[in-house]
Amino acid sequence: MFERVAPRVTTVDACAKAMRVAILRGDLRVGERLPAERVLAERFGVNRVTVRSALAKLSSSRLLSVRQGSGYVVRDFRREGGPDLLPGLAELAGTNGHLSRLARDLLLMRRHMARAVLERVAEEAGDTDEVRTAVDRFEEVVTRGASMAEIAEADVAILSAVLDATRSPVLGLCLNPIADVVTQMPELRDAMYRNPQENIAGWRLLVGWMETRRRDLIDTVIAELERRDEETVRLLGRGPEKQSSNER
Amino acid sequence: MFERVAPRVTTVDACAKAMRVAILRGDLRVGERLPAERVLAERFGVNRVTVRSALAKLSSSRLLSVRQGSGYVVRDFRREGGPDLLPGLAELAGTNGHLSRLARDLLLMRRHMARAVLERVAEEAGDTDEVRTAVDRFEEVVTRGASMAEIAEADVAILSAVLDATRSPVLGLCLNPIADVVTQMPELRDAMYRNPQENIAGWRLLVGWMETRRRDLIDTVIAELERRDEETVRLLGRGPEKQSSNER
DNA sequence: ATTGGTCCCATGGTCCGACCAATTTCCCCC
DNA sequence: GGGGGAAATTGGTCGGACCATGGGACCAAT
Repeated sequence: MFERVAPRVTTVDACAKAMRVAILRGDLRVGERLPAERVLAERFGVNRVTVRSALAKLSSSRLLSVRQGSGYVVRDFRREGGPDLLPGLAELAGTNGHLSRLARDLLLMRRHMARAVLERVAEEAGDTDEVRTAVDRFEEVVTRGASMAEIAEADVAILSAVLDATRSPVLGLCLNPIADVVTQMPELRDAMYRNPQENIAGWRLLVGWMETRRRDLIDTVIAELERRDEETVRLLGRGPEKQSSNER
Repeated sequence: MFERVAPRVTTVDACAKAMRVAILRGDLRVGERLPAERVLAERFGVNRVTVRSALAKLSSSRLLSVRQGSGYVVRDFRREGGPDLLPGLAELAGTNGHLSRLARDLLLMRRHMARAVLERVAEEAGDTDEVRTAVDRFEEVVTRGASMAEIAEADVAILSAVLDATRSPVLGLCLNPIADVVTQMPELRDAMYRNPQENIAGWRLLVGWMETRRRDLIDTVIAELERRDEETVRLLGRGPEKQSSNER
């Protein structure tokens, strides 16, 4: 209990969200030009500097392109956007089957990226100890009945330790955003940690593999991950459970 | 010839780059606090609004975290950053072996993500025609001896067509940034399209596979991709070629 | 010695108004 | 009808001001 309170939404974020959902929902077509900054500022009832910051956010998310003298135009986020758009997209998708389809593809991608990491670990592995202690900490967090947010945080920490073992920043930079997305989608997160004992077992399996680092055993670890992923997707497809989740 | 000229760097971008390289080079340690906006503005000799926009850019790249009243602190980009940092990192790495290591991991990740896409295509494929025409266009661009930038653009267009065939936006959102990174690293890009005929052959192989969509033949397509990737990395390891590249 | 309250200052967030620079629009003139 | 250039539009930068939050110093009560 008494976990971190959500930070107050700032004016910029409010404006940014309004425009973001308009784009993600398709209310604004690709190539369409947005109203001028001055117009947007007046319509939102905020200062031009404020709406400018919001527009900068969307531009950095590749939702908009901008040219001086020309204006802001809507880009094709399906072809140019990044994984950071997924939480917003999931929010719009609702809790029906759309979300489970989305989660299925996301976990598919995550699984294959994990395989890439394991291949690299198999070649040049560093400290297994770091990973092991991270797993221990994860188990400790689970057993003391911490919140879902804390469990997810400890889970990501293990992943970071594994990535450190690759001694290459590249894999981490590719995987970080996708790993982060999971923690920002409450329904998916709850489904993934529905039974944390399974997660612990999966991590223990990985640690065991890291002792040998046999390439021909990578499939075993990934297969176990796939089994859990499929169960997660199945849970999401049934819609949210009502009885549990006394604490998140 | 006569390709797109680089857009003039704006004041904001100049400030952003200065601070970005300071972080990526490690001149600023993780957790360290940046000088206040007002101080930075004075030091850069720009307005506070300008330096604020630059800071916002770095924040959206997860290089900084910010809290009102507290200030900006440097985050651990290796654990929280995204693939958009790779071009800047490659620029700092120089042309020695570091770059080839970086490319090796990047291509490894890209290959595994491609495998995920093929698995999804194998399940529910859409138009093969779109992909075929995109490949034709790629061949046309190559045969007319276009610039490297145009070739890369046509290459990414094929990828987009394949992603459309999955009928799922998720895979695209995960893969787009990584595909984009390649086009932003000149040395890597030149090495990848050193012999465009190979690229064409690879795409033709993929198109052929999409006719059957047999899961057991995915490995064939990926293996061919891996062969080319390894050659690319080998080229980068030898350092830049001097004689060719009459046009980029 | 510890706890809680109060104040002050540094810092980011927002606002206003103005001017600069790139782009587009459109009208005038040939 | 076409070309050219002025004018309007739009994003980029600037200066200064005020508000809201964070953090530390200081003090008072327990």
